Amino acid sequence: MTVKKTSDAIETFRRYLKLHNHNITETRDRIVKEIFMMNYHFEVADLWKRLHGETQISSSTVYRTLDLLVEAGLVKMVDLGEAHAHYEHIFGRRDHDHLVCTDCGKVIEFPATAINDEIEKTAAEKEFTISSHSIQIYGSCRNCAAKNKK
Amino acid sequence: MTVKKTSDAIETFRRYLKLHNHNITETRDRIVKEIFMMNYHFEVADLWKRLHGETQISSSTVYRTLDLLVEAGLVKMVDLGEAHAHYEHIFGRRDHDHLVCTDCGKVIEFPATAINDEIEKTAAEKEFTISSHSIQIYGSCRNCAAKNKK
DNA sequence: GTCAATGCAAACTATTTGCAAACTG
DNA sequence: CAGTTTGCAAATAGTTTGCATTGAC
Repeated sequence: MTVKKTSDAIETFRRYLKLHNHNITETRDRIVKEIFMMNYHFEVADLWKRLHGETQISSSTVYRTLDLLVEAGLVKMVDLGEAHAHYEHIFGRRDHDHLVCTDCGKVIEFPATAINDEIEKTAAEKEFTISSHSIQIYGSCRNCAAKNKK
Repeated sequence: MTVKKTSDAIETFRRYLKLHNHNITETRDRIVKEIFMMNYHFEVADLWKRLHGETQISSSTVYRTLDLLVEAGLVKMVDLGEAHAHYEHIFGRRDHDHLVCTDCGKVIEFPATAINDEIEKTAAEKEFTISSHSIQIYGSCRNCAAKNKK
């Protein structure tokens, strides 16, 4: 299942590269593979550490490849309220937003539909053409809220 | 009107400082005054430039004072999708979010109520206690969308 | 007089860039 | 072979921090 998805992602990325006159390289394949085998959300430093295998991959390359993956629509940058960027793979996933627990770091997803509708309504009123949006909701998850009360 | 609001803001900040065992200083007064006389949204570098008057105020102090103002609830950090932070003064203003035009940089505000309701509904479903949220909606304003079509 | 605030310079951190060497098609 | 990608080291930029000096109460 995951393996299937990973190879689909690699395939899709390769098509994107070919279409845009970029080369298909082993390094790029490895990065995509690693991303799709990781946790859903990840940070660049983690990804980079995991790529420390036989051959070294430099962080510049990781950043450059992430840019390509974002362009290709396989990966999305998410702001979890920290100084460094987080990413998530969105290949084959429906649109969603996140509740971020600032106590334990847990990220809860929820479908973006209802909020999207509201946002689109507002934009229409202001004659604004949306190209993208991002929402961050910070607070405490059930467990942490309970702990905090004590 | 603006002058009144500025002096109210200074007054409120002074109360906050006193309450938290911080000193009231001329530097802090000057910073608040400048913020409330500026554009609604601003970046640190702009604020800092404007403070280049008789006496120099260091950027560290500007940052430190902004932190205090955020704690005091007079100022809010807003993410306009750039590398550096933006701030806005929220003293006496109702809750709102922003539509950010990525072509001309224009920021359009809209009341946050409808979206807030949606967000709260979602949070309740997931038993999540919200402490804050931020929304950024990027796209093109009416003018720029028209220009882009050409 | 005591503790907080300030300015300065240095540190930090995530990310980006320039360039020579290595690889892809 | 031409053009792209990579790794490395250096640059960048916004923000933070340590510390000696100055200022508030």
